[in-house]
Amino acid sequence: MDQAKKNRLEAKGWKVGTVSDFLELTPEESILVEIKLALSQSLKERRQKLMTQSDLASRISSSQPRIAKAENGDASVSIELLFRAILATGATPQDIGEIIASVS
Amino acid sequence: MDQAKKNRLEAKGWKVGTVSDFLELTPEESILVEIKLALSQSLKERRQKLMTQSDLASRISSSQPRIAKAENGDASVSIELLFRAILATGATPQDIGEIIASVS
DNA sequence: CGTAAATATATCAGATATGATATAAATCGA
DNA sequence: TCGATTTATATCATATCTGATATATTTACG
Repeated sequence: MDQAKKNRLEAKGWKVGTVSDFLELTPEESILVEIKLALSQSLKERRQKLMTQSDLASRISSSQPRIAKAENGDASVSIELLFRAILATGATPQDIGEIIASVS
Repeated sequence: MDQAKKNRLEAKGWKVGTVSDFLELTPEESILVEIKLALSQSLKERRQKLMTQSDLASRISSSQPRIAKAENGDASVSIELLFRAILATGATPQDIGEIIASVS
């Protein structure tokens, strides 16, 4: 993984390699991160067409700041919350399946 | 939702309706539950062809009991863990996408 | 049968994710 | 440019999920 990408991920709270730069993510860990980022991006795109972050937050009993984090690929956001948010934009399981299938 | 299905879900820790039987799951909540159950089932099928629960557990630094719960659709298991486990069976994002797209 | 391997259930302390709140920063019209 | 709306960041107490451990139960098979 190049340094630029690593920096981008680490800014969002991802632990890309611990203890200096020797450890890398395993392939599976990478895929998981990429899936989350793909979900984030898709959430942002879908939500922007329909409503504000606050609107979406109240629909799923969450908070505007949490939606902001979800859309920015913050590491503290679970796939769970990403799914709930995306579903609240009207996405179907098929839609989510496609987002995930598009990874890697 | 019929009583039999409700009982099945509640046995696994899902809160299907609170305060007596008046509250139902919203469509989105239902989809989320169904996605998790689909992932559980798929995990079980894939893992059984390849290894024991203990084997899989050690591959993802988890524990055999947690894999058991994951495969049984226990409500305490996150989508996160389900993904990690399924990926450890060699599943690709495409595979996971298909599992999710097959829901509903 | 018996017994060993695999799976399921129970419990728990620690880690992580949560919504809430406050507020800063950015964006957008008038 | 300015005020208002939207989005981002920071902090925090609580809830949820975690792996670990112990152990019960089931399954496979001699």
